[in-house]
Amino acid sequence: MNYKALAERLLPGQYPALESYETRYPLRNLPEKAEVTRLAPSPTGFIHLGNLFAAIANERIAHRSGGILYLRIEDTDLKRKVDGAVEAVIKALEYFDIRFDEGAEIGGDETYGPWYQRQRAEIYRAFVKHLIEEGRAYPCFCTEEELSRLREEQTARKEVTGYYGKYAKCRGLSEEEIYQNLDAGKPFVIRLKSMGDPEVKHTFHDEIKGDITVHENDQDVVILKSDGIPTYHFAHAVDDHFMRTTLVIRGEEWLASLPIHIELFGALGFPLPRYGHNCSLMKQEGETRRKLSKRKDPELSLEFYRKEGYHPRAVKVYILTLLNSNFEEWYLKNPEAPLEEFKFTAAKMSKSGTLFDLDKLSDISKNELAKLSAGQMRDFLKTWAEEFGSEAQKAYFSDEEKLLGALTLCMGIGGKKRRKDFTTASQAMELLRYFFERPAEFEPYRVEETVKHALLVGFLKTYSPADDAQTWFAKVKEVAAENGFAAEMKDYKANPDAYRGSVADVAEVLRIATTGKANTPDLWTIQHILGEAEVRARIAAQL
RNA sequence: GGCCUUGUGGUCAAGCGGUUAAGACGGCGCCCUCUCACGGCGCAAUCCCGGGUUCGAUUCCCGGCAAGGUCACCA
Repeated sequence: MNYKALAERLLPGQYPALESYETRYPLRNLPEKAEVTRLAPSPTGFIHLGNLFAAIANERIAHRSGGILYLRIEDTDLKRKVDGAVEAVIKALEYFDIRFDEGAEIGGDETYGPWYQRQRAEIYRAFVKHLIEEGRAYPCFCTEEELSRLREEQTARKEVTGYYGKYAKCRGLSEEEIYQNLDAGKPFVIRLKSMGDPEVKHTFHDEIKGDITVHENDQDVVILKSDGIPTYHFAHAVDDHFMRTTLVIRGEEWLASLPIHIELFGALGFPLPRYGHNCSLMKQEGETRRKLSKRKDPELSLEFYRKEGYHPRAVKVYILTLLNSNFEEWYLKNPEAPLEEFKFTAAKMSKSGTLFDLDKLSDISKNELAKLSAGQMRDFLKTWAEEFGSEAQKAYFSDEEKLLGALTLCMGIGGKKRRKDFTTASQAMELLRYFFERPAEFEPYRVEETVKHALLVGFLKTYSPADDAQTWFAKVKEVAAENGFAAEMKDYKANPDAYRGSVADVAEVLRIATTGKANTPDLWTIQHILGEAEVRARIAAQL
C-alpha cells in the first residue's frame, strides 16, 4: 500500500516538517528539578472540588520546584463549550490563590501556545499525517451503528469490547476499498494501528500510586475524529510533549487509558512524561460510597463555598490535609506559617478514594476564622455580604465603630476566649444580627409570664448604663434574690429545691429579652454596645 | 463481565516483621462557667476474610471478598 499517497488523500496539503515543531517549541530553560505541570479542563465553566484538588496539587508541585503551571483548554468537544468558562475557571482558582504562569487568557510567555486545542489543529494533523505515512494509522469508515452493534456482540460473547485485532474491520481494508469509500464520500475517522499485545504486562511507576502494572494497548483508538479534530488521547500526547510538561497529575479515571497514551507517545517518538494519578473524592450514600457528582452534590461546586462564605484558606487547608497525609501534622506545628512552606510531594498523596467530610472542613474553618483580626474579619464579611448578603446585612457595615465592637465581642477577638462556633461568613453575619436588628423572633422563656415580667421590671428599675460589669452583675443577682432565684450558683446547686432557679436563669430571661436568643456572649457588653435607649426599648417591648 | 486500583476506629489517617496500634474530625462524659462558646481532662471505637512464611504478622506471599475506576468519533 502506498501510505504516502493515502496520507495525502486523507489530509491534503503541505505541513511543516515535523522537526520544525521541535525547534518551535524548544525545551524549557528551567532549573534541573523544576516541574512543568498543567491544568487542562474542558471549557464547561464548571469547576468543582475535584478540579481544585488536582489544581492545588499541580500548583504546589510546579511552584515548589521552581517550575511552571500552565492552563490549557481541552475544547476538542464542541458540546462542552460554555461562554466565559475560561475566565470563570481562572477566577475561581484565583480565589484559592492558584495562579498560572502561562496559558489560555493568562498572557505571559506565548512560546508554547496556543492553549486552546481547537487552535492547534495544524500540529495535530501534521502528526496524524505522519503516522498515516508510516502505516501507523489508517482511515476507518465504520458508522456509529456498526460500532455499537459490534459492542453488543462482544458483550454478548463476553469478550473485551472495542476496535481491535480481528474486530478492527477497516484495518484490513485494501487500498482499493479505501479509495472506493473515499470516492463515495463516506465520512471517516483516523485510527491508530496498534502494535501492542494486551497479554504483555509492564510495571509502570506512577508518582502517586507507586509501581503499577499496565498491559500493552491493542485498541485501534480514534485519534482524529471525522470533523478533523483529535481526540483527547492524541491531543494529550502532542500537547504535553510540545508544551514540555514534565509531570502530569490527573484523576485516576485516566489510569485506564494510560496504555493508550504510552503507545501513542511511542508511536510519535515522544518521551513519556511522568504521571501521577490521584484518587477521587467520594461521598457516602447509604451502604456504599461513590464519586462526587456535580449533578447530585451541591457541595462539589466551588460556588457553594463562596456562597456559604467559607474562607478560601480553610478550603485550601482542608484539601491539603486530604492531599498530603503529612500536611495536617505539619500544620498543627506551624499554624502561622504560609502554606507555601509546606513540602508538598506527589509521593505523599493519598492512594485511596477519600470521603468528603464536611465536619472536618467546618472544624478547620472555625480555626481559620479564629485567626483573623477584627479588621480582617470585617473585610472578609464585607466582601461576602456585598455579593450574598441581605440589604439589612449590607447596612451593618455603615457603622464602622459599632461593627468592630460587635465583632470583637461576639467573636471574642483579641481575648483568650475566642469564639469558634461559626464556620462561615453567613453564620458570622447571623451572630451579628441582634446588634443591628431588633429581634423578630424570641427563643422561649423558660419561666412563667408573671415571673418574667417581675424580673424585667426589676432589672429596668436598677439598670444604669454607667455600671461596670461587676456592678451590673451584682444588680442582676439582687433582682434574682428578690424573686426567689439563687444569687449564687453554689447555693443553687447545694439546694436546688429551695429556689425557683439560679441567677443563670435570670440572665437567660434578660438575654432573650434583649437579643431574642438564649445563648449569647457576655450580656453586659452587648447592652453596652447597644446603648441605654435601645436596651430599655427592647426590654420594655417584652413586658 | 474483563482489566486496573484500593482495603488500619464512623471519617481523614500514621505505622510497614516485635508498638499499650500515633494524631486530627466526629460522638460520649467530666471540669471551668450568669447562658452559649472557648479551654482543659477523660472514655468508647480500628488493622476485610482465609491460608501460608516466620519464634512472632496490621506489616511479607498466595487465594478470596468488598469498594472504586474504566471499557465512546466525552474529556
